Amino acid sequence: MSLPHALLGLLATEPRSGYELSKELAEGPVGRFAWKAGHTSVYPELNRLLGKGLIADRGEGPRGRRTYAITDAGRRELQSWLMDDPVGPSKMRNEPVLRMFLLSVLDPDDAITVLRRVIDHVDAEAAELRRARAQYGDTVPPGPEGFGHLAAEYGVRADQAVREWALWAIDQLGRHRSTP
Amino acid sequence: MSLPHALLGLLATEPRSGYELSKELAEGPVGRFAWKAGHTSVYPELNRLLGKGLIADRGEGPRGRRTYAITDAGRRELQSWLMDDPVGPSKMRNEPVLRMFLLSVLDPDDAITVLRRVIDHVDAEAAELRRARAQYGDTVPPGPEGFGHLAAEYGVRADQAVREWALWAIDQLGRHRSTP
DNA sequence: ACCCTACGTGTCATTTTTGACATGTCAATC
DNA sequence: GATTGACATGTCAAAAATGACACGTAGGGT
Repeated sequence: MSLPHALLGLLATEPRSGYELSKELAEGPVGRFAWKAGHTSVYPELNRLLGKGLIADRGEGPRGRRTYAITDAGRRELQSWLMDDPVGPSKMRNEPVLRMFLLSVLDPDDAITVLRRVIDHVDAEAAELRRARAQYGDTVPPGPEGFGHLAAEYGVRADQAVREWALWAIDQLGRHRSTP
Repeated sequence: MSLPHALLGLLATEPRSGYELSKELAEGPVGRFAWKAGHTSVYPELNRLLGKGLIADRGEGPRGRRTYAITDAGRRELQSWLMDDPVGPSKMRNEPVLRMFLLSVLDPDDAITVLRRVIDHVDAEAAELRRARAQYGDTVPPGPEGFGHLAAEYGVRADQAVREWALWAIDQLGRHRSTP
């Protein structure tokens, strides 16, 4: 149950609306690499956090839009979550990686086809992330965009690792095909 | 809902028991990097797969242990899942990465402390994976251990990416601290 | 003026996952 | 011979996530 912490983290850098939070977690780098969630989980969770006093309502905007900000209690909760508990066994769901592992059940030619597709995909994604990264200057830890900067940088590196792994796997499969 | 596919994938390389499957998904490389699950989800899911005829029961062993094997139908299901649907927006939950992103809410010194802890952790994990990897020879795609080999190789690379990202982040934070 | 799209927030039933509890077996150590 | 720990499989209530549905608004283009 890390969704509340993801929301607190996003709100810790700057106040946002439920819509913006949902978008980041559904399509943005944070959703892609760390914790994906749809708006149907976000809105109820925001109300729970509001009830616990970990976030505060900052009034209405244009279309019933409500902006939330983290409270001191919320910040304390987040900090203790980060500092206190150890780097133990954590929740993990990574569908793309699962699919890559499963590739060994296909015959080598098909597996290679899929791996090439994966490479194209991470290349496109990495290019987009690089563009995003270029927009943040060297604003890293505080500043309203430090969060996105860290995420984009991680994304580029994670994609690169996948890319190189896929190339390695293609090589292995090719080798296996020619030496039966 | 990729758990059934994870199980089919594991069973595609060699028959296993629910206990072995649970262990791999709870503590092994597949669980760590691709899809974590406890035995409480695995056993019911196995019975569902059995009901659908995607896996078959291969009789009992020592302590009521039951070994399952993938069926032809199961293999077809798995292959079409891998080949047919596109590399679209997928499920993603990665608690360690989420925590790293959130680090920007701590003050730089605390963030650096946590990052060093992360580095130690991935180093230890990578060392273990390298040991595991060494045990599989160059048996890659078929063979009973191709699966684990792919997973271990990916794990080493993913850990390496995290390691380098953490080093980069420490550098950024240090820079920020000295230039206020 | 009209239409379309993105904005914006929500509910609710169904499906999935988690965590606590339950139960028994085999092998090795003391 | 007793105890301990890993092996082995399950149930069930509670919590969380998903997907379908629902409703209204502001702005841009034609």
